[in-house]
Amino acid sequence: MSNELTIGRVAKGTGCNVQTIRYYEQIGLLPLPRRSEGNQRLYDDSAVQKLSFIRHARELGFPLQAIRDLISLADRPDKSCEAADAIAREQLEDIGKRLQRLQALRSELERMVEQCKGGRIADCRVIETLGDHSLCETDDHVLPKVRP
Amino acid sequence: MSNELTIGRVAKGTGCNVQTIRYYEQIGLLPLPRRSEGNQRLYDDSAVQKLSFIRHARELGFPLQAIRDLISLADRPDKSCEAADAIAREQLEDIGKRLQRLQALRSELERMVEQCKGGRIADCRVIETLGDHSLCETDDHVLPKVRP
DNA sequence: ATACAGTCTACAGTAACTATAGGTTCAAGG
DNA sequence: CCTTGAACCTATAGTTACTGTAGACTGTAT
Repeated sequence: MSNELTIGRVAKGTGCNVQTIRYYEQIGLLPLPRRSEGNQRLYDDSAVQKLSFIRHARELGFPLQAIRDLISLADRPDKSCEAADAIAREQLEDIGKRLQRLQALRSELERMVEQCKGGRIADCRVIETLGDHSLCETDDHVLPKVRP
Repeated sequence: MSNELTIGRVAKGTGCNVQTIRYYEQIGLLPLPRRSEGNQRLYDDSAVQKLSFIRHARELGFPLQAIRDLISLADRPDKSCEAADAIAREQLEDIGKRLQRLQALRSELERMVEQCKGGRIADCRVIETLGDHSLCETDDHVLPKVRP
């Protein structure tokens, strides 16, 4: 069977919300879908696939531009996949950094929550701890260039 | 010594960039600093401390609103610290989720990069893998195969 | 037949910055 | 003292990736 889905069902299926799907279409990331008699979007499996790809990549932390690049690479399957590989590698490196930082920060937060047990703010370490850089294991903010 | 710093020095010291400091001031997160004769901002240690707190919290993933809340809590040190604790706990939970997902995604990316070794895109799994949800360990958006 | 959930377009708003233009201030070198 | 160039100032616009709203239309379940 043709298995065409309305935008709402696609949204549910992919965990993406309806406006976001329309947004992706608008910026040219998703192809224009066919429309019903009443002008409603109807998606086939390939569109769902593509959206899954996009969402998945977004969750991996790829910016839309990188995703756009990957898609356009995919449309020229004769080329070497070096470029796609490079994008993935770059992203991988970034993810490694983010993981490390998140882990360090989690233990810090855990300690904070542990220390703050129904006391008063005067004795509460949450705020103090957050102001104190010496307790932080990641030493990458002595110099600028944050924002990954 | 009075130890007053220009905005640029504060920026370097905290890893925050100059515009961002002005932005924080503009949205009322940082107090108005005193100015030099020539109208340039001059910061004392307490401002640097506060900015450190903000940056640190941002790195922990706190949104500016949560930070605003924490700051206003800190200004009423007689209250119970339950509220601050709640904010931290909430954030901690969120970080846990992000960690899990990032870890899952990293192994996926690693596999992708591994499989894509100088081949052609036709044989390259980077794009395919990113479209394939079955390989993903987080299953929070599963497709409803047929209409319920 | 009607209710009502889902969809449509168009546009405004959000978070958290980042960049630009066009001017002023400050510290160092000649 | 004068100049030069980096750092600073304000104001405004742009960025990314969405999210929300208004007001009208469609599709379907009862």
